[in-house]
Amino acid sequence: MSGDAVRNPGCHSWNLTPKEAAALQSVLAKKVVTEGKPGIKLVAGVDVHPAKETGMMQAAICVLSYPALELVEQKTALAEASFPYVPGLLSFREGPAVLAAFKRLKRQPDIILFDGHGIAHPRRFGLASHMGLLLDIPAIGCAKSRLYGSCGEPGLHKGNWSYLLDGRGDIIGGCLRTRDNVKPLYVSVGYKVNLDFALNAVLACCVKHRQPEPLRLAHRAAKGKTVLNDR
DNA sequence: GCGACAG
DNA sequence: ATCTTGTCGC
Repeated sequence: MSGDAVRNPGCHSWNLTPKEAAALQSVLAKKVVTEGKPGIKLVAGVDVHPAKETGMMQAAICVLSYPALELVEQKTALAEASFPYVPGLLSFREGPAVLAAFKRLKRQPDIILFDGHGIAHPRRFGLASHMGLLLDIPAIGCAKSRLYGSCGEPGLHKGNWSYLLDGRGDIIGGCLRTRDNVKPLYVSVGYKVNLDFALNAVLACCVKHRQPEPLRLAHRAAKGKTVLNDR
């Protein structure tokens, strides 16, 4: 792996091979802070959508007040899809667009929800951990399906959850029911936040749907639907 | 060697 | 993620 990538992890024009990217994750994972209970006035949701034939990735960030959950700012940005989708290396594909969108943001959120995992990852460095570290903002991984680890089926009611454990039995996240009788979400520490705090924050953002409100809005915005003017 | 595999 | 109609449920 090139030393440049380690010294300048914010540079996403890494022309890394998947193997080099994985090695970089193992190095950067040591910098991830896995505790914190940030005061939340603003919560953001981030999602990325692959544009049809353009080979571009469109990222959207929606910043909401907390706990009222009213949209206060939205920004989008395009970046080239310069890395393929490889399970475990999602941040190398979506990261550039995410960082570009953040540069346009005026209000800095106190915590960010990502559509993917945090430390519930083979090298403990999923999208939420990677972005949280680079931005130095508390982050939570909020994935729709499992990538790594195992857990029991949580109870069927909203708020029920079970631990997600790695091969050694260490806690790497929680499988959280965010609505009665719907598939659970996989919540994990991304950066500078405790698991229990993350679980409660995600739950507080789930008003009426399976997905927390910031991610729902970001999902729509990334697909092009305007939920609020970008400027 | 055979599965599993965020979006 | 994407390909895709009707259908079940609040």
